[in-house]
Amino acid sequence: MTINQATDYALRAVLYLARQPQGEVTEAQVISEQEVIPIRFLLKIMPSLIKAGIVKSFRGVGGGYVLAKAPGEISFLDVVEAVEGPVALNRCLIDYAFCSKKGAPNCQIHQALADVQAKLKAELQGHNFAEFIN
Amino acid sequence: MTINQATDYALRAVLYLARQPQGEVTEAQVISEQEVIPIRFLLKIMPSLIKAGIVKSFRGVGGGYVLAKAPGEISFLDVVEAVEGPVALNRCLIDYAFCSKKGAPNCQIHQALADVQAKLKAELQGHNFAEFIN
DNA sequence: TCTAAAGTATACTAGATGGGTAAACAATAG
DNA sequence: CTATTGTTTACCCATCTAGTATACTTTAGA
Ligand code: SF4
Ligand code: SF4
Repeated sequence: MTINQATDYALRAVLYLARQPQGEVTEAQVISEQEVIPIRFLLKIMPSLIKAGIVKSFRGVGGGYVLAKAPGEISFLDVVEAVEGPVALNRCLIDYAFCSKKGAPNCQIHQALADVQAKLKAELQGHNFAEFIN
Repeated sequence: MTINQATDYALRAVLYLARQPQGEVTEAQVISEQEVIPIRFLLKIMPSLIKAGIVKSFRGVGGGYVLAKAPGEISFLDVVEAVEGPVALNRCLIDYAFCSKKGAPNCQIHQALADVQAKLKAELQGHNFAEFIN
């Protein structure tokens, strides 16, 4: 039920970038030091944020990362799903075939969990990174 | 971010018991067959529901399980936490010491996650097993 | 009282996931 | 050209997941 370490690091990294002057490129080393994230692990996580369209990267001398959108347009849900894949309270909510009982569409547990999941995703979507900038 | 298989089985088992005539003792074998749960795995899960005060058990001939409370007094949150322990969106929400950055109390990510978590728990608490009985 | 039928406790396992590290590579500013 | 930056792929070990196996305890009833 918890986000993993990589996701927490990703949230820290995005928040850090959101606080930089708009358009400023920050290298991985700096994010790593400021946010206390093992550099090699951070470097492995960043590409998933890039694929999700949350950050942009530049290689070579003077390279680094910048947000690809305004902080207000990046939600917690975006970051979580970029790193962990779709948020699902139970696997049958992604694929009915998961259920050993095969009652998925009519299962009342399934329906209740789907309801809770929708609310959870809405809550995660309700938090963005603009709310954290002074 | 998902409940595990044991928790899904526990929800099925509690729902099954909730649908039995009140006070009727059901043996593990029957729950296992009806809900398609490996019997030995079910037998391992049940004690956690007992410790949480959700079901009662009887041993020996004619033994089995009964709900310890009315279905309306058992929430999804109760069952989930009985099997998996406290619901936490991030480990720092259980223990500040988890954070490598040590900014926990003032961390805005932490605060946002705490907010989402509170809503999630409220939603899980909002579903009980009375709503599923005809 | 003996026994078969129930649940309990503990230990074990194969495979997947988590949280990284290492090494080779690719792009780019100067 | 070269030093600097990110990318890709492969690897690693510890923990968790989803069970199974074995031995044990309780209890109704013949
Ligand atoms: S029993 Fe219901 S909730 Fe559980 S896996 Fe099957 S459909 Fe999903
Ligand atoms: S950075 Fe914030 S959210 Fe992440 S572990 Fe630390 S306190 Fe928790």
